[in-house]
This record gives sequence, structure tokens and C-alpha cells, in this order.
Amino acid sequence: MERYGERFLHIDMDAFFVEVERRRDPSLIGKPVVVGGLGPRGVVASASYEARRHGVHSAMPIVEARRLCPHGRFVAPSHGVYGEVSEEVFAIFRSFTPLVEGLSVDEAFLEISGLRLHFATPGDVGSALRAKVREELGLPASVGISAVKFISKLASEEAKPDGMHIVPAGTELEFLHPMPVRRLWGVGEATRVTLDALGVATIGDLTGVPESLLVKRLGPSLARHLSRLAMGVDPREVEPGTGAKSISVEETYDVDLSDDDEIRQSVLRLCDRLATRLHRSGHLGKVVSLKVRFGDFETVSRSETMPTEVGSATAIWDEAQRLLNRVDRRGRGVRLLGVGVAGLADAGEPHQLALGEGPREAAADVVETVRDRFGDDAVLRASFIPRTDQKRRDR
DNA sequence: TCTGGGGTCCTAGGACCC
DNA sequence: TCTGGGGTCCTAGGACCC
Repeated sequence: MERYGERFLHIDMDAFFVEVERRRDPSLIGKPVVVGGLGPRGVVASASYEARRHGVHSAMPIVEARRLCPHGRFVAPSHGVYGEVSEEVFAIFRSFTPLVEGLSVDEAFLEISGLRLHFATPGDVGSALRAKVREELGLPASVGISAVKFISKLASEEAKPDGMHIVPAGTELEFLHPMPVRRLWGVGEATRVTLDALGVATIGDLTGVPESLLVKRLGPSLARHLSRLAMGVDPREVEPGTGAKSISVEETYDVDLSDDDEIRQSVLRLCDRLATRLHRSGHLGKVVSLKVRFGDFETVSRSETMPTEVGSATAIWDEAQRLLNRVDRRGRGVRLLGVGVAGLADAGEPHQLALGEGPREAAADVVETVRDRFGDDAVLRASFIPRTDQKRRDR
């Protein structure tokens, strides 16, 4: 029993997108590889460790990555493929225990105390898990293990790349307190600046600040959360599978949009994509939202709760137009548009026409099938076709 | 060097109801 | 005419995560 004090295992795939690309194209192995948007406004989604040595890191503008690493191989992301590989990765996680909580496509917590009959120590679980992922999928992963949930995540970071780090029960604070406070889950750049003003640099420093002062500066929720974490207290358990709460699509344009018709058509296109994703996931949504980012990077959103759930492109588009009319762009160009749906509910049987539904829904199904095969832009609405072309056709 | 795309959660103000 | 407190929902914005 004692030996299984460390019951939280965090596993994180190393440079996941890069490693998947290397599986598809072995010429990328051993080279600095950067996966990210290749357009003028692209950013780095994943960088190989070779590229990181040149200072490249995720979220960095791709143009800067090219400057830092001109001899690197730059690859556009294939999110569909990563999703498929992610499912294989998670299948392996679940072959060890059903108590798997996914944090993203490439990262999960596992509660492993139930494996004590199969593995002598938590470290044996970690080794076996890493080996299985490596053997079956050819992908490297790092593992952190601890008696405290959030500390296992910090431990897996410590283990990277391609390693394992165990924090023995009872030694959590020695591990935790010297670390920069920025490493805590929930401390981003804004909170780091606030804490810095309080003289807090390390996680240990945080334990010296009265909680009342933290509440004043950070709000009650975050203050309480961080105070407890700094003391190595984290009551959270591993919580498997809570489904998605919202679905959205957005696009940043290479050049700001300034024509109203072009903006409207772009929103319509997004509504189409959103409806397709919604349908595939078998959901309807109650709250429709629109997001607009201007050339000056100011970002506004408008949302509305519908009287009943919606899912079709036309219903979302009807609402998106109203939301768009409520945005005053004051002559500014539009850098990004996004459409989303929240308040998700089960759509019921997919591909089953409900009473009152007709040809329009059937047509939507056909469109979706074609898009599945040929890509999202294989079928366009008539209104997407430039007017001159329409006239020509009419003659 | 100008800053992606997909999410989650929190805060705060106002509406509305009791 | 002035004035409650609590609860919940809605909307907008922002911080944060990968």
C-alpha cells in the first residue's frame, strides 16, 4: 500500500505534431522541424527539440521561427491526422485503466492505484505505459508520477523529453517550492506580473503571502486555488470523460477584410463549417456566438441564447447575421472571424430525418458526404460564387 | 517578431423574479 | 416615494491551457 502512495500519473506526448509528421515522412527524423501555419500570420504549433535549440517555441510567429531556424523543415499541420493518432494513443492509456482524464489531444491524467496487483510500483506502470506507446505507435512520451494530481503534471514536464520523473510521497514541497510560480497551472503572464509586484517569484514565495492579500489582487477563486497548490494541496481526483461544452470555428485572414460583402460571405462559410462539425459530433447548441478581431487586434464577441437548440447552417447563419449587425467596426479591417455554439445537447439519431424536416436537411447530408471526401471547400453555396460568374451562367 | 485555432473557466453588471 | 436581499440567467470580456 505504502508503495502506491503515488497514484497520479500524468503522460504527455513529446512534440506530438512533429513526431506524427515524422512517422508520415521519415526524412524529417533528426532534423529541426516546425509544424505551424505557413501563411504570413501563422504561428508555431509544435517544434522539434532540434528546432527548440535555436530558440523556436510554440505560439511564436512562424516568420520569426524561420529567421531563427532558416534551415528548418516547416510543415503545415494536419489536425485530422493528429486526431486519429490521438485516438490510438488514448486507446493505449485506457488499456491500462478506465480512469483516464484527457487534457488535450496529447496529454492525460491516469489514476493508477487500481494497478497495484499488476505492477509492483507506480514507476513500473509508467515504464510499461511509455514502452507500449513507443512500441505500438512509434511515439515518445514523458511521464510524471506523484501522490498529488497537479504535481504529477509538473513532474512530466521535468521528465521531458522522453523520460519519467517520480516525486516520492512526502517530498512534494522540496520539489515544488524552488520552481518559478509561472509553472503553476492557472498562472499565465498576467497573473505572473501581479504576483511579481507582490514579490512572489517562486512557488515557495507564495506560501508567505496572506491569502487575504491574494484575494484582493487575484479574486477569491484563483487566490484560494493557488494558495492550496503552493502548499502541495490538491483535492482533485481524476475525472474521466466530460464531453465538449462548446464547438467553434474561426479563421485569421492573410489580409484584413474590409468589404462588407466579403465579411458576410466569410461568416457564412464559417457557419457551414460549424454546422458540419456540429452534425458530425451529434450535437445541437442553444447559444450562438460570433467573434470579430479587428486589424488593431481588438476582439469583440456577440452571443445570443436561442429559444430552441439549433444545428443547421441556415439556422446558425440567420443568427450570425443578426450578431454581425450588432458589431460596429468603425471602418476597421477585420483580421479574424469566428462562429461558435455552446450549451450543447444531443442531436439524437444522426442522419435520421425528423418529422417536418425535408429536402434541405437531406441536401445538407449530401453536402457533408462530399466534404468528407473532398474537403470543406469542395461544395460552395451559390452565394459564394462571384456575381459576375453568376451572370455569365444566367446567360 | 506582430500575435493560430480550439477549448475551459472566472468575473462583473444588469435583468428579472421572489 | 424610497428601498431589501438572494438567486439565477444572460452577455461581454479576459485569463489561461495546449
